[in-house]
Amino acid sequence: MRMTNLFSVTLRDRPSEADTPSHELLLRAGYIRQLAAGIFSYLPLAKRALTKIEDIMREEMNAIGGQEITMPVVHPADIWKETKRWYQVGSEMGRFQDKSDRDMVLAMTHEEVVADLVRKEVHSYRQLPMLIYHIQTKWRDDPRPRAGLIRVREFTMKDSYSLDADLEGLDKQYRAHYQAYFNIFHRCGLPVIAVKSDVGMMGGSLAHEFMYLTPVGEDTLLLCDACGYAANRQIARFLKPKAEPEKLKAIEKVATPEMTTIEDLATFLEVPKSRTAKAVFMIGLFPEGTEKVEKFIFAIVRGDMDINETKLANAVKASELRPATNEEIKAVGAVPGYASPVSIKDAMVVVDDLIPDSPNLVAGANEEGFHLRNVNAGRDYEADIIADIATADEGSHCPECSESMRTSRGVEVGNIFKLGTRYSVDMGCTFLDQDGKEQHVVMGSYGIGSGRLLASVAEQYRDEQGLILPISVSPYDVHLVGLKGAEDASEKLYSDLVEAGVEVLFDDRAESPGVKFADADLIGIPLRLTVSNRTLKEGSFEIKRRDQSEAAVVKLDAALETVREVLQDLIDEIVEGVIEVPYDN
RNA sequence: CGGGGCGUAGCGCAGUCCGGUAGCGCGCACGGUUCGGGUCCGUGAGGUCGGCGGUUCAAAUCCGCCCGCCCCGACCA
Repeated sequence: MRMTNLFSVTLRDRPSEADTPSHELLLRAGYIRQLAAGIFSYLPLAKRALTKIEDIMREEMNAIGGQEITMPVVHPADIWKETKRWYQVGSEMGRFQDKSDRDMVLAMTHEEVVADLVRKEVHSYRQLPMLIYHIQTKWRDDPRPRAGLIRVREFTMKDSYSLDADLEGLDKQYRAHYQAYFNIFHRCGLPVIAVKSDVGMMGGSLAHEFMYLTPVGEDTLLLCDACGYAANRQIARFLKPKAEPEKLKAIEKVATPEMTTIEDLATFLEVPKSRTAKAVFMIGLFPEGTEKVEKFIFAIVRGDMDINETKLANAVKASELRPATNEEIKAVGAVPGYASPVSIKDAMVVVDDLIPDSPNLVAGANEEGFHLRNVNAGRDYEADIIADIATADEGSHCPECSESMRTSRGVEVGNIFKLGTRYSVDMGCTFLDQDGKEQHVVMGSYGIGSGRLLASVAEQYRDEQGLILPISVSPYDVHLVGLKGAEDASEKLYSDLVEAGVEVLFDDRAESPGVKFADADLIGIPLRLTVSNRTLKEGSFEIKRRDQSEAAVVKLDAALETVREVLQDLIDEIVEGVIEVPYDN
């Protein structure tokens, strides 16, 4: 491709909307342009990079038996009503009516369509196991798109769906994906770790997220360097420090004027925060049929910990949680700032599993200006649910080996879910087993967003000048710079390379050397060739790796051979970076 | 949805406080110049000042409503 023909220009200044490095560079280098919040066009450079990424995905999916298909972007709402997700998913789902006023859905994922295909196509155990996938557009109307391609509303995703006769089969395909995903990320040069994660709206029994660790990420992870435990904070377990057992003391009411926070209260009463109970009030939404029922949730953790809303939602089996309003809190007989589960009504009381082992805590008196000492779960109030609902934090102790854990931010670049029969039951995906007995198809679903992956790679591989892409993802193999006075020689080198199958971006513009070098650095193709009068005197050209400062001078008649060698080096270096990550981490 | 910021030429910005009919840099076009790290000189094209309404002799500037974009939080695969 000649740059005089390339449909994009580079930008000298950082566009004001970009403040994430990958976003800035992808814009400035002319890879992407934004149409609206979270909606992008992918220009030729990005399109080529994405095609490389998607071809890697195809190879790895095909290698574990995947068959590529394409499913629709527009779905009739009926199938989403069958699985209840029409009712369960909120504003994130794109909905509209067609010309006959039928409810329609913009695809946010494809479990429903897969299940519909399966119930029509799969009837016998002889057809299982099966793995299908596609690479297709998704629409998720995220309330807050951000950071360029990291978090968008319209995006392309490779999503695959495993179909099995039983849980053993699912486990096998799940493990195959686990490894295939590492292969994909490694081939793109992206370091990732797998963490256990919440199943969220997908449902199912087990899920892993593949996380690229970067401060730009918006998920928080708990990592144990000692044993390798890794989990999204949403579900991370941790060892809770148990209190010394002591005799239960009688409740004692104390005046605590204007002490409405745990901090103030602990200081005022001169007790550690761990000797207080923190109350949080949420309204849980519970799907019942096609309706959602609201219930008041009174959640209690020890004062030195925080509530984990994901754990809480899972513990009570709510589809959504929202903070309760002051009116709702008062309606159950609690007083904000001075609330306790003693003497309240019409609330689901959920206590953290540490609370029953923490005797004689300070809790609210449900009376303005007063707290109670020596409140004990089981004696003074009954818990409806006892569960782990506290959030792990920096320094929390590892649930596996008890060492201190650290936190890190990460971008979720892929996820895998064991769905089980959650969709096949709702949509009637059955087959006959060897005994002629009807069984439900066991499903798994697995996704990688290609744009987010490209953005993560851009985030990882860059310097002050621009991108430094891994060769496997780079839109072209080499960036050929022809300087003034060397037009004939660079034209010849260009056509020789193209003829030999090398993918070349050829800067044939009438620009000054500085402009051409600056643009080459910005675009980030890992190998740059320069032909100029200077090199031509010796019948040579210059070859320079984007990640190295020194260039080598090579005879023109050895061009093809040398370029192939260096390209191979670039490929090998990525492959060398591959590390096996055990499934049971 | 809550908090904050911004919206003036393709991009980056000044002008807004204090009303008088729009400017700078880059980019773009043309001419010349230079040629190994965003050359230099000249000429030129390009703007409903996000939109609607109001105040005023007069609005980019003041007031109201709305829209859009970005950041933080809530939320989210």
